[in-house]
Amino acid sequence: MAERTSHRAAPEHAHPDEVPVLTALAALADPVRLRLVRELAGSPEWSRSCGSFDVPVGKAALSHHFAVLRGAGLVEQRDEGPKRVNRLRRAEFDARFPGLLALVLREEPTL
Amino acid sequence: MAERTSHRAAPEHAHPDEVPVLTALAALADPVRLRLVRELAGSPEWSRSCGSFDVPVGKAALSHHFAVLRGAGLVEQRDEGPKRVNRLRRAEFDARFPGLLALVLREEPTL
DNA sequence: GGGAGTGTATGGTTTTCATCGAACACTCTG
DNA sequence: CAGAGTGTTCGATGAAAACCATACACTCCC
Repeated sequence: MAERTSHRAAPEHAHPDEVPVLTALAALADPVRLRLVRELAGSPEWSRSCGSFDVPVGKAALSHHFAVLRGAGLVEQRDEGPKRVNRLRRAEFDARFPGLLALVLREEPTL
Repeated sequence: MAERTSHRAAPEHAHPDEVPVLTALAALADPVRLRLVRELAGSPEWSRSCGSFDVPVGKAALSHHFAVLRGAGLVEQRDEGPKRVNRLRRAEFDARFPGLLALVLREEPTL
């Protein structure tokens, strides 16, 4: 049967349109996640796997943070071989919360 | 000596320009504080005392929330008789974080 | 199929934060 | 000056969230 290439459970995504403001703000109000979003914004889409980010937390915590970002409609993930690659949902998120992404991205990275 | 009319310690304010993004986001990522900001935005400046807000918390918690809002450069307070009246720092905050205030204000109040 | 690489799930610890009750400080009014 | 009204401070409590170590699931390559 020519099905999907992956037998792994697809990660649950929330579309920005269904995301409450509080959720979006809470997702961004964390140093680690803010760092992830910024680093992701500086990379081409689907180019970064979860483990490729320079954050001072273990794998488990990292996985949790990505779940929060998915739940806030900030990132999209896709399985690519053994890795799970990421994309920042610029357009969709910006349509829902205009300017918010630009706001956190144009900030001093030294924080 | 024609000094100040109040012998009370003036509340410590942070100017939006010295506020990190994380602090601003964290301040807004709370249901009670979000409510305070929204309600304040719908009232004339200096017209609302701290106790005049319809939030389901006691005095102590309320006082704490206002301290957080001050620390994020979101509200300014002034002593007026026995009361402490508030003002939303629209212009200053918007200059520092363009669009953020508009974002949380134009949202569904039912949250 | 075995093993390395990658991410998730689980269980438990620690930290952070919102909250409350009570005590205190200040202002005005009677 | 006594008392009511308003807001802050303090200490303690409870809930939420971040974190880690371990164990597990899946994919690829030898």
